[in-house]
Amino acid sequence: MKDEIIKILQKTVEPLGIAAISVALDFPENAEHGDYTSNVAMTNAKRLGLKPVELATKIVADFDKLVNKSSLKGLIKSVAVAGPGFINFTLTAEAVSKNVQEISKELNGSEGSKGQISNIGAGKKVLIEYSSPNIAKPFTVGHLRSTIIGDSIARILSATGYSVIRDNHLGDWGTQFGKLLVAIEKWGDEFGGLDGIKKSENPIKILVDLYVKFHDEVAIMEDSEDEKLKTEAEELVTLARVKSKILESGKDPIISEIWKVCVDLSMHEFALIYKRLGVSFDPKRGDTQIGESFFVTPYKINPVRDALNAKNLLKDSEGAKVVFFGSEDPKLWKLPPLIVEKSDGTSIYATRDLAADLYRINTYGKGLILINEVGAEQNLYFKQLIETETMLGWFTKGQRLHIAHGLYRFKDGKMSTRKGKVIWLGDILDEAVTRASKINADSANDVAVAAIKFNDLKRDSIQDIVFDWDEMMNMTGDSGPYLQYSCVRARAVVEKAKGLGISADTSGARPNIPQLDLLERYLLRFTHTVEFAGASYKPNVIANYLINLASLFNSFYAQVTIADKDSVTGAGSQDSGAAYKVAVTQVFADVLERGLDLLGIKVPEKM
RNA sequence: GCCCUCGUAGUGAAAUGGAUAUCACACCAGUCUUCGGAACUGAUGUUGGGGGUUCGAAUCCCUCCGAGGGCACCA
Repeated sequence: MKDEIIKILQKTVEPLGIAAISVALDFPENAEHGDYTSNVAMTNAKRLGLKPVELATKIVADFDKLVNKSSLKGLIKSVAVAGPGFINFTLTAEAVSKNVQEISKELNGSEGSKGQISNIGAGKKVLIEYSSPNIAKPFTVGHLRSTIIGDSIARILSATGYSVIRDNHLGDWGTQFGKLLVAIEKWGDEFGGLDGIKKSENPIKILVDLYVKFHDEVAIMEDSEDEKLKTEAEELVTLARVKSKILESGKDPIISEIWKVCVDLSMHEFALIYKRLGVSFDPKRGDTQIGESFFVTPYKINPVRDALNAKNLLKDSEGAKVVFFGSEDPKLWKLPPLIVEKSDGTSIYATRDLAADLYRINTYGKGLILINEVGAEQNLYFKQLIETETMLGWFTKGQRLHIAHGLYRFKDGKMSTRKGKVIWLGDILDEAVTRASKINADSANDVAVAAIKFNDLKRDSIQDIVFDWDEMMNMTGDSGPYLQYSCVRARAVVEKAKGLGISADTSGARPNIPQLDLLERYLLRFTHTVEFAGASYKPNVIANYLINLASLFNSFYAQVTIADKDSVTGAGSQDSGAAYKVAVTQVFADVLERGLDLLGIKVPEKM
């Protein structure tokens, strides 16, 4: 219906010399301003030498004539000029009601397209890389953000018609492994060597402790007055580089074996966490979990070097190979240079990322939209990477994106694995489940996960989050559990009504209360909200919508009696429209459940 | 030093350049003999400072202040 109004409005303003493409409808914030609003008069008045209100009045008059000849006849209650020159469109209650039912039908639609909310992404393929934890390092709240936000964006894009590939790009390579290898060799015996670590209760914890120990010991030695110790620190760091190089060469079976054990242990750990979070990378759906190590073979790296050389982009600088942006003269840099090959000839993350992206283009086709959901601290790096890939002609503008999120911080600073200053995700989940089960034991895990996810997704993701247990575990107000509860309650009310012989039906009387008008009109925004969230890659748009929706429903619910026994038998006077109320409650529950699903939040059967 | 991001009630957040800046928590005053009260109604209180662009600015531009992040072989 919105599209039809736009079409007629376009026809109305065309004779005035206003481009059809500039005509759009907004949702007014204030309900008194109707269902849709247009600012076309204000944006064009000056150019046409008219006052905005005059122009708007003329448009309204012409619009009325056209509407009466269209299929919209009788569905628009009023078209009015308001304020500085807005044109406000108000639908009739019948039109709103009809549209609400259509949303419900779409959500419960035919099996094949069930839950499909829009098809704006039809025919487009998008690969989204997110989560990407590092092997042998803790899965922390830091990775949590990428996992939650990335998963939600994937769900939203999928629901709006995109073909979506989820890619968990595991950090299973790099110099960090050299450090770990040295640490295992030097101090691993305390834990019974590699076998002992494998068999221990929490092997990852030990590996991380060893990694932290490496940094601690090196720092202590570097700070000491003893020259001998200082030299030893240097030697340890060098040794780590050497180990990492040997690993990359694949020539030492023992080192490669240790690496393999670490990868397996970590993958096992990650799988458990993803299961708890309700996040999945499913090969059957086309998802992948390919680690960086997959891209270090010459077979994958060489084509990248060739492509860079073909465009003459690869330059020597201080022993390493780099890409310059704009100029080699530091004063004229558009961006600082990007190191693509280290001076010892081994790969660096940029090399592996380039190889990965080339592989993706070759696998999924050149039209692929490629998104990395990664922390904002890597902004500069992604600018460099995307710029390089654009120069290579791999992507056009808007096809290669970095979606950045702010980081979790403590009140007194950044988290750091190296300094052992982290909060493990497992601990957070445990704490959340403990708190949730105090309120409701049956669905404690669902509720706990909802609290954690919603606390993240309700914000614009670029904002930093100061870690706070109470904030994170919030289960009242604008929280995940509150929305879960609202949905469960609405479902229960519908069930109860059914038991009393009232089923959802909008053909009968419609209660004439303002709270219902507001609720129905807000339900109509669902499709647009999801599309907008997808187009801007912002799950928080949906989170906010759901909070407002639940609030409107509660206001409505407080005003009516839906399934009171008296009302069924006719004893009560407030029974008119009971079937209609049930129908709206049902649509509310459907929309809420679908919306929560887009945020990766599951609604339990009972709460 | 250079570059990027963010500054909105006491707190945490929202707002496609649009109309009276929205929501939650907290605080205050109320409602209802609870169809699922994790409810509802009302009150108090907010765009860091200063310029500019615009019919219209929390939003865009400049500048100052504050916070965070990044800047060569970590990812």
